[in-house]
Amino acid sequence: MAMLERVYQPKEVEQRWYRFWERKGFFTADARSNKPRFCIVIPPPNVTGSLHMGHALQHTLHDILVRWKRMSGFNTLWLPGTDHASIAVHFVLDKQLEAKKLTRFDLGRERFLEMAWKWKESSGGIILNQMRRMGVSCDWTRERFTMDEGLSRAVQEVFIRLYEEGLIYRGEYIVNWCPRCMTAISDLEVRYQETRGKLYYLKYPVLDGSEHVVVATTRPETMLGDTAVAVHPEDERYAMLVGRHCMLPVMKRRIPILADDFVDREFGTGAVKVTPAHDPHDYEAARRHNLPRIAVIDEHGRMTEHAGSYAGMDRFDCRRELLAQLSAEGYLLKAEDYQHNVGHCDRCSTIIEPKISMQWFLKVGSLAKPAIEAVENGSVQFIPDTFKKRYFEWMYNIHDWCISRQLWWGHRIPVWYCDACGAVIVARTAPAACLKCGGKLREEVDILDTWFSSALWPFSTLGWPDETEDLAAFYPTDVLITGPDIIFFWVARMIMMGIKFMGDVPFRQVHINGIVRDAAGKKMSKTRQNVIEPLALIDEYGADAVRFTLSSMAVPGTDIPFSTDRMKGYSAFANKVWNAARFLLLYLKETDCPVDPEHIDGLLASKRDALAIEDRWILHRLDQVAVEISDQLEKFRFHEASSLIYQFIWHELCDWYIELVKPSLSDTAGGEERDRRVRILIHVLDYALRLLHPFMPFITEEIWQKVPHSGESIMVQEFPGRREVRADPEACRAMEDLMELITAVRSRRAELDIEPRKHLDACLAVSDDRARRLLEGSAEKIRLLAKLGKLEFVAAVPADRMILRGVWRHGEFGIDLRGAIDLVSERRRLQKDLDRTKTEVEKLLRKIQSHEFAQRAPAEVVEETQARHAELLEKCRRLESTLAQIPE
RNA sequence: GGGCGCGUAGCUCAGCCGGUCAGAGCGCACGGUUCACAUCCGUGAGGUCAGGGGUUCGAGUCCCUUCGCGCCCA
Repeated sequence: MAMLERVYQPKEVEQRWYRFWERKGFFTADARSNKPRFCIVIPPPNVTGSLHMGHALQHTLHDILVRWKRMSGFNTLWLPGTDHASIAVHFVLDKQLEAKKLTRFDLGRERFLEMAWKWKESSGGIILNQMRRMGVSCDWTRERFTMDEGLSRAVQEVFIRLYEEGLIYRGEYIVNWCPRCMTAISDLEVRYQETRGKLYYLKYPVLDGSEHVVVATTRPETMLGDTAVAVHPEDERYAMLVGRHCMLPVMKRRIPILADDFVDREFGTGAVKVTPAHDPHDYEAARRHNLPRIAVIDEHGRMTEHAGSYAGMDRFDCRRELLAQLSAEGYLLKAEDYQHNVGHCDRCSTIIEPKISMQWFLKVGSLAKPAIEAVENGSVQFIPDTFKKRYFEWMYNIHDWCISRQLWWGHRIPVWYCDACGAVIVARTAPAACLKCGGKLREEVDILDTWFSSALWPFSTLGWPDETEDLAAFYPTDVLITGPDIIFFWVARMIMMGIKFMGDVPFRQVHINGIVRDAAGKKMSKTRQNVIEPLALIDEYGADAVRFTLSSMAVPGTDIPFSTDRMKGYSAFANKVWNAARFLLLYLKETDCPVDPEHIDGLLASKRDALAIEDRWILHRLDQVAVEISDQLEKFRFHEASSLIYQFIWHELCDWYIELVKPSLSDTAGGEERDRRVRILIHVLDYALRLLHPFMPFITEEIWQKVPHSGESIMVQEFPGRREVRADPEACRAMEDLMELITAVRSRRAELDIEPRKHLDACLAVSDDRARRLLEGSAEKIRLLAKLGKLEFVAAVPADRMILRGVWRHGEFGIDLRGAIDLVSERRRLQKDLDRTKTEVEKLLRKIQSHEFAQRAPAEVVEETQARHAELLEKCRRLESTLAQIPE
């Protein structure tokens, strides 16, 4: 038979199997299959991205589900792809251009786009290949990119339909402007950062009088564009001033003092300056009061010609110099330290400048309504459930979505303007001339927000707007797995668009995964230098270990403190599995062949009694664990599922089953017995590997291919499920007795420091008949694992000071010491056990004697409690008698 | 300011519908190399489940409150 190396080497194995799977087409879904289907679309990573721990986690969870479902008989599609990430790509290319002292405007739109496509072709696929290293089983034949021809058509179609319904409009509004990216961004793309700044108190003289009004601001440079001062209508301090005017310092402009309840009386002095062109609240106030709007900062963040002598100056330089002037002229009263939140561009961290401009908006109110209902009525379910609150909160307060961007890389808005007659034409193909007056047309230069196309992802990737087979077969998808940070950006918008254009939600369940942090629980960041690179981990420990670690810590709704130590433990686990297989292979003969599960079930049905307890037990446990794993995965409880297979393989299969069957596999063991056991072992290993496969795909394939098997790959074998014939509670109890007994003997030996090699004789008194018979059948194994010499079954353990007595569930055992033992510590140990047991007995007794308990607790619980009480009482009795026999 | 979550062994965390739930991994201590594995085997120590109050026959588990940490929104 094939031999394995002593230590598992993931590196050699992983890439080989991945190529094999892909070549064989195992990842490819079949739209015409009549199997039940299971479909997930990937949250498309940015085309600029490289694999980080967040991806590693998400892709692991995706792949576990997908492999599990595929093995469970589903026609499974995991659809991969990337999104075009307008701002991120611009950022990358801007950096390249900057090195040549150029901007995109020097290059022009066309040449810039050529450069972008070239960059995408050469570097855009990096993350997809990195994903392959993780072992992801996604269907690469269906890979999509948001700027593919088909997806672009979907975007255009959606835009046009929404426009025709009047849900998209163009309008002037104050938007978040990034002066570096030179584009508007949506509210969601602004990151607020706590910043230490100053609150400046400026004195504006009131005209026609000697008083003045003091306003407080964090952005003094905007005062150049002030067109009013506002106070709260019920603020008595300022009631006298309302309706009068003051003089704007520096600009020497006459501006009104007005009352509006948007003013917060507690803030600063209670009087605020109003700069409609540079503050969203002021903008709204200006509309209400018909105030003029004066833009003093331009799209580059520089002061405009309306800023008087500061025209052309950078906004922050202006602040400094203006403050000097205000101070010199006596208008700056004071400057206080002030903590406040300053909006930064999510992508490039430049401070956002609110700016009035013409933008395209989507009215989301009518789209949000059914999307809210879908979550309320459970058509879409969040896991964990708590995230739906966040969803609702945002959806109930939803604002129109600014969908235009002043960038080039992306989907161009399909609109043309006729300057001659003012017509606005929205069309699928470029019109030659104005439909109304035949005039020359000017194409809209703006593109759409990247999230606009991402929102269509669950159906645009399946072929929409065409009515494709894939669309019919796979929409709606089953599950979306994603991070908490993009619930609004993406999840909510997909639900809205899915309902709008497909008439059904895009997915039934949304699993929100946690964030991967460092071992100390800190967020990973470049500045903190605590970033862990998944690829480096894979190189060192193998993808299986990385996957298993992430899965084992993936508690729904909880962040993951990634610990390299813990991962080392799981790479040891991989090695453990490897060695279990290695053990089997050492004993296999050429004639040993694959075993089908029906054969094993047949054995159980026809000659259960001929099987050893451990055989019956391991088959029972295998069945149980298989069902439990599926249950847990159904509930997205990846950590429980991982723990189940880990505990089963290591602490049941390896620690007990393999140890117990060792003797019967050796050369001297009989033929039929040996063959039967080998068959069971082959089967158990086969099934255990299948259970482990979704978590550790590579090592399980490698091993599975080397032990007797039928089929091309483990990844297309059936995932084990319930097999009633294997349920065997009796064997289970007997095995528990056996394990408890052996552990008890080992424990006594260790405590008394008995030489490990010394095989002492022992005797065993078992009170329960059935248990005794079963244990008698396993006497040899007990001797072996407990390292005993002779083992006698007796009615009672003889009272002899040289016999160390031990108590266990079904009786007593005695170890013939005939050597030095430490009676003092033995007494102490027994006494401690007795004390503990007594406490527990008393606790239970109080419970049982309580009338309320007897009356109100369910009968089952009462019975259980009584049984336990009896058992512990018996244990007490035995402990006391044992103690009595140990000399003082 | 509004909302949500967390506090369990030395560390990082599980503990689902209140009743065998006081657990895992790592770490620590002691003992082990005749061949599946030292990435191993065996044994063991360790916790007022953050503090206080309540509901209940019964509370890490449900409610209230205090303290200490996070996150989201404005």
